[in-house]
Amino acid sequence: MVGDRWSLLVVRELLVGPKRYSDVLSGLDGVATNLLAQRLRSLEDTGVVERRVATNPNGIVYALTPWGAQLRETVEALVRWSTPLMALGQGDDAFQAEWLVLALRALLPDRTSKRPIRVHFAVAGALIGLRIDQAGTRVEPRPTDQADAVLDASPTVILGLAAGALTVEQAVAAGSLRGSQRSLDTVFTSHSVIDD
Amino acid sequence: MVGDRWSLLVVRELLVGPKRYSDVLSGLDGVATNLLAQRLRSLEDTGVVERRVATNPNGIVYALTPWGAQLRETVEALVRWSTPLMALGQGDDAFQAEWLVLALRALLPDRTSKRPIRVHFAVAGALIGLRIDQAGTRVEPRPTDQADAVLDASPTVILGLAAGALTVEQAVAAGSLRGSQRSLDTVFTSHSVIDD
DNA sequence: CCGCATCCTCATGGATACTG
DNA sequence: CAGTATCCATGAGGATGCGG
Repeated sequence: MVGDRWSLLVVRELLVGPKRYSDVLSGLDGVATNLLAQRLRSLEDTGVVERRVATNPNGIVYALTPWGAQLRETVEALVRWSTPLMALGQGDDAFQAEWLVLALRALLPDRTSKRPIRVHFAVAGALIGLRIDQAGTRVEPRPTDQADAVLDASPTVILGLAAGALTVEQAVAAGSLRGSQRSLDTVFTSHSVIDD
Repeated sequence: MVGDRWSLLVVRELLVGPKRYSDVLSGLDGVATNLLAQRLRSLEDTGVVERRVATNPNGIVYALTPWGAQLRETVEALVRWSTPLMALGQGDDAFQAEWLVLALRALLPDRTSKRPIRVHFAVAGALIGLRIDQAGTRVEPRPTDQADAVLDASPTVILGLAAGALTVEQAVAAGSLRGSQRSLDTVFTSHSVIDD
């Protein structure tokens, strides 16, 4: 059901949130439109994906069913497994800021904090939001309000940090990471620091 | 690296333990021999699989590298995700007793017990062993010594039990599960029962 | 036997153009 | 925007061969 080519990548796209056809397409570099249509119908037939026709605008969005959403564990496991490859960074790697929504959630430990903290990642010309509160760690496609800290870095560096393959000190020394030490600590160090 | 057809299934086979070419082949119903050879070489090139030439007999075994073995989390996530399908049991489902080594480990909670207990599953004409001790829950292709309990059931029933989709009472009432109530409790109920 | 390599056929995927 | 239709290239499946 999810072993066909592109299928699990479609799921990955929808794990960020419901999307329209063209948005799924743009997240999947190289997929043929006919194949995407075929995969979406297949995933719909097997109950992984749900096709919704929006009422007000003429829009069709695809979303994961509750069962399909349970593939998050699988995809996150793959994200964690592949971090050594991401850290390597082959020359032809593609990148979209939105992908961090999934990756960071998979890589960062699920911290909680009584006082909610908000961090914005400025990367590849886009902003994504990270929120840590009582409910745990949540990553969102768009930041909703003021940030307590802002991190500005290349994707590779951020992933390297999250994976623990790179230390904050190394990244700062290399000039590849901007943002105050306080900001960095807020995200990447121990819970006591976050909650202080 | 593991998205090609059959690749992750090869990994699944090797997660049980190192295997020879022909054994991997027989675990993968429908794969062409040339494809298997190609995939194994590909997995070897990318550092997921290791090819070992045994010294004493003329044998070649394939094994997962440490990094490749970390795909266990991914495969186990898929096992858990797909239990509703396994419980459904399509008519053309194939089954090999050895597959339970992976499935049970993914499905059963990782219990520990001071006094080691050994359970044998008699299924599809073969025996597999389950051991619970201080180190946790371990499943092995072959039982090594005397069992404290023996479960004799159809694969579907065992999976249903492990997944929690079926209760012990239902299975016994349906006559599809043999073995003493004590034996069943030993495996499927709370830790306190196991350790009593 | 085991561990593949070769050959052939056909299903599947990829690229592009096109349409309601 | 949300796909469909078409055509071509690639990869999968199946049978077979062959050396160790």
